[in-house]
Amino acid sequence: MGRRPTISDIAAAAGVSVATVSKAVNGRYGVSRGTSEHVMRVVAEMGYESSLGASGMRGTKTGVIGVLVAEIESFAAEVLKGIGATAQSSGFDLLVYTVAFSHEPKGWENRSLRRLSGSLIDAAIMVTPTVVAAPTEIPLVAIDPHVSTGEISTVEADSLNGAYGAVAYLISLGHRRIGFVAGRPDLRSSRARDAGYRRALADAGIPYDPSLVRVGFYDEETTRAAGSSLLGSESRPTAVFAANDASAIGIVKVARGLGIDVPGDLSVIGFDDVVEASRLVPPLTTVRQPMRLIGQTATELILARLAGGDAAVRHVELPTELVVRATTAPPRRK
Amino acid sequence: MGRRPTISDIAAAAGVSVATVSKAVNGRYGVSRGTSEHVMRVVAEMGYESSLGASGMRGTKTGVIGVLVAEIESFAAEVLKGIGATAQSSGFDLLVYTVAFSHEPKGWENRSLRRLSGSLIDAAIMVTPTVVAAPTEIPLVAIDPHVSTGEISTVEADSLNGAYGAVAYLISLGHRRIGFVAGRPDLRSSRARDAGYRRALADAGIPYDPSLVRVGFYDEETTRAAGSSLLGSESRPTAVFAANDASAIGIVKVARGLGIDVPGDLSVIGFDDVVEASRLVPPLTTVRQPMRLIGQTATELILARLAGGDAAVRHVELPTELVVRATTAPPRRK
DNA sequence: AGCGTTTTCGAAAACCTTTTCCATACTGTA
DNA sequence: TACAGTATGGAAAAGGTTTTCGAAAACGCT
Repeated sequence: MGRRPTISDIAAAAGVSVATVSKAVNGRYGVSRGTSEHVMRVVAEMGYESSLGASGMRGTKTGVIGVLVAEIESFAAEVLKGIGATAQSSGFDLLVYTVAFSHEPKGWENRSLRRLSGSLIDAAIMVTPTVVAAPTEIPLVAIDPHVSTGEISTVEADSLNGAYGAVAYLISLGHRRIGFVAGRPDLRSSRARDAGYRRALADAGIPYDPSLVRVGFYDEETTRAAGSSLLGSESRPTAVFAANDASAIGIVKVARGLGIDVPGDLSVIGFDDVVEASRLVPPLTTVRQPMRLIGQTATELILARLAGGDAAVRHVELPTELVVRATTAPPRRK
Repeated sequence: MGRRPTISDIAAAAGVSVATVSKAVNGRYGVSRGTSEHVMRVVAEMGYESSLGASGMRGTKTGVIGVLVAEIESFAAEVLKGIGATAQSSGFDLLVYTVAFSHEPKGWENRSLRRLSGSLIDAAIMVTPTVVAAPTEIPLVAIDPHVSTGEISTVEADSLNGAYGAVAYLISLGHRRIGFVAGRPDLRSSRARDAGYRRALADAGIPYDPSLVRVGFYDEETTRAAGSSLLGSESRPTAVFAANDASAIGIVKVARGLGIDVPGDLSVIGFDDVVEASRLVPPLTTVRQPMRLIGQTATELILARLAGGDAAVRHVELPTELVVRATTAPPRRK
């Protein structure tokens, strides 16, 4: 009795064919008013809902937008809120898919894309894809994209100017020896933050010093390993710009371990403004990405494409905002 | 050329039958080592991945855990992080589903459950269901459940003691007139917080005063409407315990509108500790729910059930923690 | 009443995959 | 060499749905 009713069950109960049930449920042409109402009554009574898997197979649209994400962490979760809110009022259901062991086999996004597309989803939003996506039949938008993502639409924060602003702020506080913890080199955002760092230094006439730069891969643990060599040396920087908050938090923890006072002896700025940033003690100064808005924008792009409108490939960059909290201060006088 | 390859394409390219491809891909018995390797080579080359919709239909397990959520807001997003992290290492893929217009037709969880179950997912976690779930074939766990959810497993915070602690803290600060903004009466958590409020008052010998109680339905806007009548009156409380952070934030905003100083003239405590709580000015004192842990626990319950183990219905309550920030203070002396 | 047109409904194909036999091709043994 | 037994591969059915197309019924008109 616990069995989910199928369309055949409804057809039998209503005394019509399965074809008629299908047409009634989907509001297709070719069913009389009376029959349709009768069928719908039975549907409501038995609690029937068409199986997404089965209906998707018959080739048509499903009314579902897919979101492919490697891992539900702070950034992705915040973006999801924006996507969810926008999709919710659009009449599309939302299907967020995460594949197990997304680290191992390179190409989780293509794998899950193939698993879902064609059957289950009408379009897909990929959050932080790791490889360039294969061409697909369905509309695609990438958030925080891979460097080589040229042929599909993308939405991301204006990392270049965000980074520039962060470093310029440090300079305005009086810092001259400013370190940088870079992100994942395969992501466009990472490259742009690197470029912003260099440009801000250049504009202030400060020479670029490779000994002040480490690669943290956007990861706290990795950054901690790399960070000790940066902060352990005699000629350590008086301020560090980290390419994301996770790295910044890593740096703050390394500093704490070494007895370096933040922000007294070392200023730190992150990027993202994830939840953890404002809960760090002291609260982290950072460059806020409009994560909700990023999700919203990506969804709007997808909806426009689904509505049939322009199919042009777009690259949207959204402005960032410097949030000054308590990990930044002027350098200590010698 | 952009077409996703199907199993027939692989079969044709490899020169074998579709049955053989299926067996090779799924590691079934009955394919020689050599053939299997050959097929897998073609699979890798053409980038084949079986369609989730189609494979699910043939009755067996899909290796996917479903998560049904009404709306991706702060609480749900945080829970999702816990679910995602736990599922990720278990070998199960994760499919989070949100239905459009989840407000309107009561019963979104049953609708989406029927849409996904049987075909696409092996088990489901429901976040804040609004109605009692229909019995299903697949294992089910509810997070922050409906009051009438008796027959299925549930995971939630220990709302009773959490609320008790919050109110007891206000009393310890010297408050006697303590208001309460209740949550959604259809949720078990809401009832428990109500009970905790009453018990704390009773234990301190303070009589329960209905004129100090409003219903905010866990919603900021609703609370603002209800809150003005609570704070507008002459005999307003000196402190308010709100059943969740959204309500608490609503109260703080109402107070600000009325020129009531928080925490000088009014102390406020929320419940949840969502992101917005720590970013409010002044930062909100609140009862933290272990949202990640709730998600993790629910997932572990599901995994145990899927592993064949105990099928008993469990009700897990996880401890909360009072986080004192800046919206609470002793009452002002008259 | 007769004819053409339009509605209404149902049978069957198609979608992609897995599984259950069944037939064949091997292997080893007497 | 013949035989039984095993290993291998394929044909076909099933699973739930939508769509196409054809047939029958109802309708409108002269």
